[in-house]
Amino acid sequence: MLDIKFIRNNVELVTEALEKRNAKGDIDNFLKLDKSRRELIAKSEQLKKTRNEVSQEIGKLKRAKEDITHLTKEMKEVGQAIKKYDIELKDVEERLNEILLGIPNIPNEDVPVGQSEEDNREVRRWGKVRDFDFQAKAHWDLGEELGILDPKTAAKVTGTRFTFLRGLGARLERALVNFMLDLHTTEHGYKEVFPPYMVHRRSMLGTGQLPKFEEDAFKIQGSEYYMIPTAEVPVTNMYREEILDGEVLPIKHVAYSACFRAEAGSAGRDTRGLIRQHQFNKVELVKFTRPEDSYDELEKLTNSAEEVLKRLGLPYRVVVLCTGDLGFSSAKTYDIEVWMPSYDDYVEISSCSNFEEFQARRADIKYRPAKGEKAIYVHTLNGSGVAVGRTVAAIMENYQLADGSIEIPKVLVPYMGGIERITK
RNA sequence: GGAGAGAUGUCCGAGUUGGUUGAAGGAGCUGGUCUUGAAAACCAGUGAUACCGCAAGGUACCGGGGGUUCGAAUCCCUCUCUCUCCGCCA
Repeated sequence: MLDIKFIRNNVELVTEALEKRNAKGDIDNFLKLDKSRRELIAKSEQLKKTRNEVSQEIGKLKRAKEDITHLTKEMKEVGQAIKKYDIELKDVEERLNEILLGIPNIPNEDVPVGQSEEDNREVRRWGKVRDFDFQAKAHWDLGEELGILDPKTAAKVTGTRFTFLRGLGARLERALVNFMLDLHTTEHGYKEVFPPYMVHRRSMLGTGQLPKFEEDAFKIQGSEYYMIPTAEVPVTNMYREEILDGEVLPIKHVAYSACFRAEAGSAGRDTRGLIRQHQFNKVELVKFTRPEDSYDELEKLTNSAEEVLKRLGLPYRVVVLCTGDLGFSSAKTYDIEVWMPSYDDYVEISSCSNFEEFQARRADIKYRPAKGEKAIYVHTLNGSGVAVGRTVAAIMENYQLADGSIEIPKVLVPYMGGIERITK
């Protein structure tokens, strides 16, 4: 959410930012509502002032046993006028808020301007893409042959876009989760949390998943709860409506969680394999920082996520998303894309964003720079560190051998109980 | 899920015959006196809030929302959360 005053004073800048994002925002209507909001507040508060004064007077007169009926009668009318203004005000504020919640964040200046994914800019590459001297297979074929990926049974039990992991497949998933958590907690200084997988509506609003993207989320029928689409939601909302001590910043959390995404619009793409599932595991990195540090922290966070792929020996590249591809709440995002032989391309495996104060304002997360100073909004950041299912897919494909078996990356062997290969 | 108790300022904690209580008292914090220094004691100050306004100033805020009233922290309704007991369960 942007600051009302900021929009009011920077109409051109905001309009321009919306255009760059191919987004719409009803700025004209916003300005009208903003104006009438302030007028209504002034009127209502003026009347409240007289009401407060006269009511006190009434108290005094009453104790002196004097007649007050003419005053109470008058105040009754004032009371009704106040009520009228307040009802009107509430309506205006609701409409204003609706517009405000629908306006995306303003991209940082150094974000490349562009229409779509095509215009994202590659920042760096790491690792050498392997040249196979045999016909490399897709992970879904390998998985079925090895008996470690079982979407058929999942379809029987639940439905499409779910997968049973079996045997060493399940073990590999678990090993990756532990490897990633260990790396981030022991070497990158993140504090581990394990969050609830369901959150209420207010939390979804806080991080910006709602109200615009209702159909992407799974909602629990008969309750107010949503299945989390990412641990970002519960972890960022941990500090909702709090004023943090400046000394505790930056706060860095790492959280493993399952993630649930309905993504109603995406049917038809990536129908095979682990790339696009309704439920997947992810290790998420979340930071709360001082505004002046947030872009440094974004670089570090991205590096922390990259380190996972480096240690696993998976080739990847980092791209900075252009304005047209940037997520709703983000001011700047790096995607980390891992090399996926079956796609003959890089596939997103992590998305690292600085939301600046966009989420903090929605969720009301502030900090006090120094004792006695006014509290201001923190900057929030997060990124996958990294998506586990896609990592399994990437390992299977990049580490496959000619006989259809899969080598386990060295760093994972201890987490696999010493197992070095997955074979039939 | 059933029965009961509660939610007040940075913290603890008064305040239910509605009015001068933005809120007693204490702690903490800040400054001062005293002291070689510190502690203790004493004195003084202290809404780390939001909104409107150029400002002066004003309004709101005693868990959230709604109601009664000229006026509500105080009365009524409702929701959320916490605690105790019972039930159920991993």
